[in-house]
Amino acid sequence: MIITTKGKNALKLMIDLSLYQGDEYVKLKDIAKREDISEKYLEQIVSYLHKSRKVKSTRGANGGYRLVKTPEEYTVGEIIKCLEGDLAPTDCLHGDENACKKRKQCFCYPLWFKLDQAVNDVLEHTTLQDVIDWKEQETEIGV
Amino acid sequence: MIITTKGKNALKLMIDLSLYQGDEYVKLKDIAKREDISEKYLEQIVSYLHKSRKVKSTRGANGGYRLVKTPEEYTVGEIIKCLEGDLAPTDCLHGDENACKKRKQCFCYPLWFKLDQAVNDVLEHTTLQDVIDWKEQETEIGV
DNA sequence: GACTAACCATACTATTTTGATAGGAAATGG
DNA sequence: CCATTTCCTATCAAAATAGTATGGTTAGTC
Repeated sequence: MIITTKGKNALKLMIDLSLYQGDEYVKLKDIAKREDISEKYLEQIVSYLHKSRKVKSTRGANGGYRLVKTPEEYTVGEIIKCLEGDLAPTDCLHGDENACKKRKQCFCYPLWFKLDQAVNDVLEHTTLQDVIDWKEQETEIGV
Repeated sequence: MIITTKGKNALKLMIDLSLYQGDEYVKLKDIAKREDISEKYLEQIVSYLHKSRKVKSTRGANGGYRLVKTPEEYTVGEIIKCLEGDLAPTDCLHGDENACKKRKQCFCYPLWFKLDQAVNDVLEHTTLQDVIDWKEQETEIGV
């Protein structure tokens, strides 16, 4: 499984912010309720997004989180990778040399490379807004 | 990680057979040596391939394994899936309904679907022979 | 100053997956 | 009948995953 609940929940969080932030900061507690994720687990997840400045925050009453950019300006890839790290389909592709020392002799390497490209193609060319739009189109058609 | 050592080793095994089978049956022991995989671990892996009739075997002295079809007739997808099961990038896509009951309400589902398609596109359109050819092209060019 | 909510850190548990090992039964060839 | 090699079943240990639990500190609002 390339994408675990961390990545999925990060994406849900970002979508939730897109939909509900309006002009205000959104509380984790509210996101947790809507998305049915434990508040404490969300706290861990949002901290990654916060550290890499994908969301901003204020503390205290009426505090919460907001997107830094518009939903069109985030790719789902950057969000998911923020939580998951590298998304390579096998560890042969990772930067660390330990993983696959025989990389150059390996028959499979070109295949893993193509696979990785295919995955990244989707993730880098899909924005947060696209994901939201897909859903809306679906409900219009009545799927 | 979509693809673990099981799938990778299955692919290596099938490539090894393609290259070394000639008119004979190839012993696991020899494959294990060449590919640097524990013989016992290979045994487990080949049993999956055998059960789904991707390889055939004979026992005893001079026994071993052979491909059933030619390398052009295997997709890497069928080989890898034989070991890994479903390759879906998240469990939201799996057939079992337990995984994601809210599938239809979920914003992310269309994204996972696209991702899955992209992965399968590569895997279903690459044959064992393609993988072997890529390597040979590489060495010709001298990469 | 009380309350709220972000922020931070740790560490524990339960489950699953993964990679691997062990021992032996059954078939085949010579 | 004996060596070889597939075939089968179990078991194990390490790692990753998905959370939960605990217990605070800091920064804003009213």
